[in-house]
Amino acid sequence: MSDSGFYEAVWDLVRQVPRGRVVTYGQVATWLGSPRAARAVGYAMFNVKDPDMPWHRVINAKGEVSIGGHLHRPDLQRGLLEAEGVGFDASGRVDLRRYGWAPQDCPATARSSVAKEA
DNA sequence: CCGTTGACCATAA
DNA sequence: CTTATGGCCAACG
Repeated sequence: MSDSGFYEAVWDLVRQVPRGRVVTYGQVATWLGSPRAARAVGYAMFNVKDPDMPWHRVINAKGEVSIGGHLHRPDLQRGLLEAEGVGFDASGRVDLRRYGWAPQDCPATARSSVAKEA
């Protein structure tokens, strides 16, 4: 493993995302050590080969499905998320405050948020 | 080593 | 709200 490193790291993190939870590309990139490598994260999702890869739990910073016009359909991703209990906004957006998940063993996860959501 | 690409992010107008 | 621009990162030929 760790062939390309980054890819494996992304996939590994995505695999750790619990059901009914979502993460943004930027967050994943941040946990990997590069808060600006969100694009590389998306690239990893595109090159993913694992059938068990919950890529549908990875969305953009706006809490929306990014795909839009690719192999997979945003409709599919949304369906998968809804099936996991993730609620979508009328505009097709997700509440990152509620469904946004973060790894427990990550140093960069230390953000003074949380503990203040209704 | 350089150029291209990509499921991004943030800011400005 | 949409559109445009810049940046930043990583993999591939």
